[in-house]
Amino acid sequence: MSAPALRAIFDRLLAAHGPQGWWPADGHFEMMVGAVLTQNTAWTNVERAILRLADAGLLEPRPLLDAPVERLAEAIRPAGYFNVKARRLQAFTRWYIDAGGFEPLARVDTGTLRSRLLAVHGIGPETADDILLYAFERPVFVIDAYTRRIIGRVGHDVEGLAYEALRALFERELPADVALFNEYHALIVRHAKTHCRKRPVCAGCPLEAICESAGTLG
DNA sequence: ACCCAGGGTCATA
DNA sequence: TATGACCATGGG
Repeated sequence: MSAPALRAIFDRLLAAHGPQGWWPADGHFEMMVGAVLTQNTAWTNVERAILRLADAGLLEPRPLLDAPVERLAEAIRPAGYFNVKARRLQAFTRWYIDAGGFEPLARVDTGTLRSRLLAVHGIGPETADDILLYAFERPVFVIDAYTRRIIGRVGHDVEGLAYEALRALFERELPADVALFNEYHALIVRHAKTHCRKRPVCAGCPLEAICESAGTLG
């Protein structure tokens, strides 16, 4: 997978879908809360949950942490997995408050910050990288199932590549540019909503010209 | 009715 | 290390 190939994908996605303006959140803490809530969950459901958190006065670190976990779970109910996510949100918020909030963390180097995020219960690789890129504005490329699927469609074998290997590939081939990584991941998610979903669907797909499955699958 | 969504943890082999 | 079970709502 070469740098020009990754550029070509990005250029076509941007031309087709336009800038996505991620991450949709009011402030860093809300962004991080959203990252946990959106785990394996449609964003529309996350939006409802965030509105309910705001209505309940729980969309700030101290209130969220101090609330009974049952009350927090009820507030985020529309996001699904609400019992699991309520615990994860409090685990994360405890870590966040203990660290002194955003400003002290913003001074930690990216590698250390990533390790510290991954040590928090409920924060895995993708959620950690979402937070690093979209809240702390570090040049970390977020990998998800869509990334594998789309890169696979263009004819590159990334089936066996582990998360870290695929992330290393993107970060090696592309310049360490926060704005680029921000837009690229957002475009991949945006693209997946309307393309490359079932199997074929390549009719009218902006990647059609460079999609190897265009002839065989549809 | 079935499938999937802007994943991660935990138990098991 | 590599699977499988589990978590749960809402839209197509």
